[in-house]
Amino acid sequence: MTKSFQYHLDATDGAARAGRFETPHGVIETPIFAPVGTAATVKSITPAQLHEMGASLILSNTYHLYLRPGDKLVAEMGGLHKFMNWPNPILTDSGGFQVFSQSENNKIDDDGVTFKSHIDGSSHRFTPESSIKIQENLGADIIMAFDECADPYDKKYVKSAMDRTHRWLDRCIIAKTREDQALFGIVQGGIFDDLRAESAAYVTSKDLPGFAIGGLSVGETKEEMMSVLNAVMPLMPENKPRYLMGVGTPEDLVNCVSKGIDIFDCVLPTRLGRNRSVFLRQGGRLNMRNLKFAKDSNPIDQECTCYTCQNFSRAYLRHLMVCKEMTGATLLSIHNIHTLLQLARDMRKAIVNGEFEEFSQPWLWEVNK
RNA sequence: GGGUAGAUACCCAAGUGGCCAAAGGGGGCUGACUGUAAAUCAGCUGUCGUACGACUUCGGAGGUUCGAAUCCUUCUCUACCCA
Repeated sequence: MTKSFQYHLDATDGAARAGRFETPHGVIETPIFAPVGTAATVKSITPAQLHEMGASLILSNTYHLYLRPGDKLVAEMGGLHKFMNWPNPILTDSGGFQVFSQSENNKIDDDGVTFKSHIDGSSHRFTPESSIKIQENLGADIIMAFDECADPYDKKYVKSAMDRTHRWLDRCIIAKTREDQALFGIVQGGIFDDLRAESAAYVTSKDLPGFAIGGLSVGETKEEMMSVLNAVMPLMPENKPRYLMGVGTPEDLVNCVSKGIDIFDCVLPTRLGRNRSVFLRQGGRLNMRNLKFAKDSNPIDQECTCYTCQNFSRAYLRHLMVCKEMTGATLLSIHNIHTLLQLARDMRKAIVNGEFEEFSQPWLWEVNK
């Protein structure tokens, strides 16, 4: 492990943590939300707009970039940071999630996964070794172990996928060659506390600069999510960042930070933005296509400091979304991403000031009180 | 003035005796979306009703028929052609 991937804990408040994770492309202040840029772009958002929102870490995807434009091409073009003009930290997912989300087109065996391209149907194969190699070609600061994300309720399947994920983790560690990338292991185990604990014990026994919790927010209830975090978080090392993959909403962020999560990513702010919904910071959403906003001169959120809320009315945004204008998707995505980034910043401040318990009250679920 | 074609729901448009409250689009309304095969997907869209259903519709009026958006007569309007 290189020096650059040290995690410094600045403050804790209950289980909530404020920290800093050093990467070759800058320091990530946690808690942090990472907008998702699957195909080397946060959909509808420019890097300049991300900078204005104060984004730091963003996520991109091995599966998609391997298929198009190809990881070798990205390497030839100087790596992902240069290619997409994002000078700050980048994390690449391993392609493991696609094993789950496109399971009908995949054949999984112990060695790896054979899958069909969603673009042209051609056949391809990922193994832990090839996933690491692709991620090394892409050149993100944080790379993810190749894992298998199972149906969270099917215990037999969850167990076998978890065991395989552990074996694959060992192979990822051996395959990794670049010193300027941090490999994160992924804890699996579905909704089963015993499997989660077993997975956490195994994964955190490896000397890795950070750890992720995968396989959540795939249909389980909030109760189940909290139960899993209760089972897992006490087993996670204090001096390493904890990344909860694929989460979430403003409520998710606060509740999970209260359990000790440091890093989040989620497609929701950009997908909702394209599909006409916006987060309300305090929880819930507005469907900006609704007729009731047609003559509403208010911003989405009076308190919000994002570019969209500072400059545009609900009536105008509704007009853009009804007309399916591209700018509408951009403006709603800006609001949604900003909401999560600002919430993460505010949580960090509250933790540093020892005020997180009071700060978090409005968001906490019944099962988390 | 004569001829031909046409008039279907918010719009376009199928339907030419019963299976038609009426296909399909569009538009409109509503909902869903959590490590992105998603600027996607789903539902509703004559009126009333949760629903079974009831009622009113296919340019107007009248007729034929057990039964008409569909056949006949006539009127109105539209498009094109000939004077």
